Amino acid sequence: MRHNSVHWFRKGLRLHDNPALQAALRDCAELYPVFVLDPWFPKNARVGITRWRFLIGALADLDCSLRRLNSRLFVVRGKPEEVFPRLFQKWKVTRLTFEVDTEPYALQRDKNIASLAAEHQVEVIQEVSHTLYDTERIILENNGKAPLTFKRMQTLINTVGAPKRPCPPPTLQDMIDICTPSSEDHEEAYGVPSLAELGFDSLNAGPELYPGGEQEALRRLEEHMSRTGWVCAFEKPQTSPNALTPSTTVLSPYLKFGCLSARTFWWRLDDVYRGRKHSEPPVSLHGQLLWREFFYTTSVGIPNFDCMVGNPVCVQVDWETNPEYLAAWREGRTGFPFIDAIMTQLRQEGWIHHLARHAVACFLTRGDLWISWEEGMKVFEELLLDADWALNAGNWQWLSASAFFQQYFRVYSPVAFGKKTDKNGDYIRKYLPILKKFPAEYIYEPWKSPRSLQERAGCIVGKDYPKPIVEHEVISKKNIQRMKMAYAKHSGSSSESSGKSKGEKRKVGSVLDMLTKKNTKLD
DNA sequence: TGCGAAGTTGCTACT
DNA sequence: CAGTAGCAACTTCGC
Repeated sequence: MRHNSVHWFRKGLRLHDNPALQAALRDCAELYPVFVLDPWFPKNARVGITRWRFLIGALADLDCSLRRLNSRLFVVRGKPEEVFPRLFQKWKVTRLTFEVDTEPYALQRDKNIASLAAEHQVEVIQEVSHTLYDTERIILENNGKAPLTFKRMQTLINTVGAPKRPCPPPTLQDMIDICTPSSEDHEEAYGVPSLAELGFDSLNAGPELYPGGEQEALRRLEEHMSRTGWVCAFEKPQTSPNALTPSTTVLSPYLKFGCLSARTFWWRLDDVYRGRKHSEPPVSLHGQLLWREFFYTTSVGIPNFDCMVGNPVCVQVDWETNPEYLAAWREGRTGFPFIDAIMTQLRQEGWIHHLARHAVACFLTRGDLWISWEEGMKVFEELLLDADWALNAGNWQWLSASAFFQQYFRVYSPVAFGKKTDKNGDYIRKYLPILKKFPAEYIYEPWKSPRSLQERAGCIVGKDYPKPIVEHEVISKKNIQRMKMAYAKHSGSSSESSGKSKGEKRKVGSVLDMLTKKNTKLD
């Protein structure tokens, strides 16, 4: 029997290492590569203009690569639950393939689509290729619980072994008996959307420093992998959060959308490392992929992962609601140039260094403003090109010392931290040109400069640039004490009822969950 | 069960 | 200038 296959692209916007796409090609007569422009995302997921632009670029690139295989991408507008039954009939579909997506919305959506497919006698094939491992496998290996430390994650991975090798992209040879029927009106009916169609004015977007797409991802990967010395010496804490050009690879947006396969990255690194002395996890580039894996795994194994309430590993903190502080933070007008420069780079370019994220996250939450990490997570979700549900929620919990990380007395200084790698404040001068003329002595704390100097610099603090909204030295000490109280309550309440509740509950929740999930796979 | 060791990535003052 | 103690003291892991 020869199939009419739909391959559904969601993440995994690539041809390389795409086992679900390969499955679509087996015994295939007609291939329909589909991306569904699901109205749920503009409505519920906070997606800002730069990430829409990235997605559009990735889709255009995908269509381009598919054309080289005598195929096309079909971008279909509508809810998946309404789109697919229509397509199944129209194209006489017998097989649907897609990559496993572990985010909550995706899990529910894919379950719905799998049962719709069954109703239409459409075979469904799902493959794991967004992560290095099947996250459920890792959790089972840990007795049904999510690992809570990186060390534990490493131990689990050592028992499971190296990740699978990536599979090659389809070739023209593979496509020899396969066709993609497309009509004259393909562009109108199934074309890649424009920013205007999505309701954005491209004039409002900053410079496109990181264009979306698989080709750009692979080019960027090779550009970095050719620097073998740099790759082997890479230690994340030694890279600079405030370099004028990124000190790390900026492959994260490409991993987020699956323009680049994590396994391809892993094994390409393995090539570079082979026979050479190299850094090790957690600081190495392999380590960075394992951090991604760690948070994907915890996000699957821990209920209510993206909120404080109902999240069993999250310390319950009496965060304050303060719209003025929150707005000042997100708009880069806290009066701390280092913080404001980072938030400006984030808004304009969609990417900031990991340690810059640490600095602003600590500042918003336990360090200074005492605002919930959930608020920060939402802002990052909107503005980051690489905003990834699991990593975003996990890292916000980490930085706010709500989970995974407990040394809340280690507080990032909004003044001192940046100075370590940028004494002259060139990064601040780049993103906050109003402060350009301040001498290095005052660039991190312009409010301390004499009035005459401010006049000479053409920037009066309190008028042209805000005064600091909090007194860091005082407030951070007070906040450490507040964290201490939150922790006292947390360990009190969790040990009180922990006889069986804490660990056991999670075990039941995740193991049963995943067994039922396994049964819904129709392969 | 209990205890010691360790934990992606703090800051300051001092040698 | 690099390295380290002191700061105050958390939780989780693993023996």
